[in-house]
Amino acid sequence: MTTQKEVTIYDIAEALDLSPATVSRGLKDHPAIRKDTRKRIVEKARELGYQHNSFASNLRRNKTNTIGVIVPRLNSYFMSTVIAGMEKVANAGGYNLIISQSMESVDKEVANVKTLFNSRVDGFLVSLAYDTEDLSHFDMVLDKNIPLIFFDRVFEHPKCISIVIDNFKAAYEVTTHLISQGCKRIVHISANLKRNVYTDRLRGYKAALLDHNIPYDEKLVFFNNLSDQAGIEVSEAILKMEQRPDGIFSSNDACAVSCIRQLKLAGLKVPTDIAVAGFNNDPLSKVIEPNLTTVNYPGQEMGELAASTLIRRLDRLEGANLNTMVLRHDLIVRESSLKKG
Amino acid sequence: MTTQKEVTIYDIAEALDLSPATVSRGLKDHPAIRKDTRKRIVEKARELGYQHNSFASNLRRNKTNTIGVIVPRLNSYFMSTVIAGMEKVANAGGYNLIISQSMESVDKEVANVKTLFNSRVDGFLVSLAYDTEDLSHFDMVLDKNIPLIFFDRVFEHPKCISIVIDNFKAAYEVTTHLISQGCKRIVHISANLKRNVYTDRLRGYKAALLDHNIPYDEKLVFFNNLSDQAGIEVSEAILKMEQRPDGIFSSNDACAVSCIRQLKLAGLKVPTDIAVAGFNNDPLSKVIEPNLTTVNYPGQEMGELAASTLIRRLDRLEGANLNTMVLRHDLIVRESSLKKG
DNA sequence: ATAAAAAATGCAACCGATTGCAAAAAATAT
DNA sequence: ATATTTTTTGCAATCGGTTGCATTTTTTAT
Repeated sequence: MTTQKEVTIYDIAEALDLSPATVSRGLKDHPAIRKDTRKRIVEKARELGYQHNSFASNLRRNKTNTIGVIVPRLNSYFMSTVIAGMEKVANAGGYNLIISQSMESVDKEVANVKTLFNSRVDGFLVSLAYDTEDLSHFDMVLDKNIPLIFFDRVFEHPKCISIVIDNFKAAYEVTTHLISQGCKRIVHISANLKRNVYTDRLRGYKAALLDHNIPYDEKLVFFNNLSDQAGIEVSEAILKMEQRPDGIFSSNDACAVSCIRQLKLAGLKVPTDIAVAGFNNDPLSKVIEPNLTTVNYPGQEMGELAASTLIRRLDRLEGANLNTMVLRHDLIVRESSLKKG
Repeated sequence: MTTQKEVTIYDIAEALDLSPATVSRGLKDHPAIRKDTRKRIVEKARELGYQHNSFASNLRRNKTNTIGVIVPRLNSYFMSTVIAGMEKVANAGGYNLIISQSMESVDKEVANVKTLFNSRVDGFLVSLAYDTEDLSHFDMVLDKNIPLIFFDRVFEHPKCISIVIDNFKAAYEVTTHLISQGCKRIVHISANLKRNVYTDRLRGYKAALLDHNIPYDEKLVFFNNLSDQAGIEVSEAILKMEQRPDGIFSSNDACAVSCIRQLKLAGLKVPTDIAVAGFNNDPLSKVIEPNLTTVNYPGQEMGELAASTLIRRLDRLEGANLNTMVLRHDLIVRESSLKKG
């Protein structure tokens, strides 16, 4: 059973006694082709089982119709909804996605950029790894003017578009909410400040404290990788504090959930003894008891927006001067932070 | 700022006064090239900033070095670990992954197959959608002898390899465990029986009952999509039963978790009144109270195995007669099912 | 030194779609 | 009927790496 030969435009041309050029044009609504000729071409193509060969096309046009995606990890609810959104838009626009994970490491991120660059993707959609310091590994991409869009974990760059939510405002809202519930000593669990999402949330936290005349105490701010384990460690630290905090604002849900579990094990009551809020609206937040107050933001839409913005640029329609796009978010209040009513 | 022209093997050939053929061979350890010639070629390539052009190569070799992946959804912990495993192996072997989601719908799955087929992926890794009835949409793939490997949700086909765990045995173990804890009326939550994972688990459930002289009662078996909502509905049905079940074995964790929550709301004690077990070892299982008894199976390894098996076939090394590969699983017993000590 | 065998390199024809420009065909004007 | 314009179609080069086969160079044998 050998692989039968492919049907090419030459076969169609021969069958119809036309030139390959005409067939090529006929196959994609070129204006200089008679309607009935086009119809004959399309029909014959179908009849012969013609399948467009994108390598040949790519080679000639120097375009792959492929988008390279780099994310820290796929295995969060948020990220998978982002990808779902990208996929939807990309498919509709005739693009394929090549997705790779940096596993939160710059080194892997650098390798991924190289791989995708060598695969000649037409554009990049990137959410940065935990410890990426600068954008030098994207130089080869930017030097060739390949469009690069950051989402969620972004990095300011004159040539790149950023798609984010207002992390400052969201964090401000969360903190204000905790304060409104009577919290006076609020722990904030943050992560690498190289990442906008964490600096902005920290800023929002500080601003809210300031606006409510609560002194900022740096001993209440923890920096870690927001993992389950980190949550356990923070909880232990909290339990050892002389003056016990009465609120926790974690930069993600996984860590918040881990804190709740650990604090409950130690006999504390959430939210009575200590109120807790997270970030991301992960499905976990609805399973933990008490259900977790958190910030929801639209992964699917962020993915769709990132992909459609990139595709518009690729198709030369627009986008040269665009800089930042900000999506809406919502504070979702659940029992974990409700000390009153 | 125009895109500067690419460096090609012709440029290298000219610079070294060699033929493009020699350069092409030198660039990829062809045995018929002198080591020092190869070294000169590689050095000059680096010096000129040469970048391999895979279209040209693809076109000539009729190979894309790309693997098409179709999964029901990305947004489960299991699936993202599978993908992570595939990505690791694929990258190491010089392949790219194009990932698409069927969103549990045949129609989308059919569309995805077409898209990937047209992108000329070298092989397929597929986990079937919820309602896929048959494999006819893969005919074009199989007719061209493009390798197709199913994982997790598989379908028997003479030309395809399947990678699975022993769902029958795992379900048998879960059920036996529940029985050993004193359960006599065990509900089983199943899903579309077109999917092997669900039929096999149902069979395992039945076999365990039989082996322990517990009559099979079809009123205790529910069929749904294993969603949160489904869990709520099952719980309500359970609460209405005259003779209340004392155990639940759900085919996934999400649904099991949802059941626990709902049953607790209704005042039942888990596991005292009713023991619960799930399947998949999702992170949720460690958050729900009581922690959920479940079956762990290695997503990462399943992904790695699927990818490496496919790549071995693509590289013509082997695999023509392979049919099924079975991975190990573990029963993880947690509090949700421990009625005794 | 010469012949034979082995190793290294080059030639040139691919792979299949695209596209600028020329040529042919059809439509319109003179 | 001829010239001019407008539509259609075709020619042929191009994209850049690959590979079977021929040729040249080097090594080994005689």
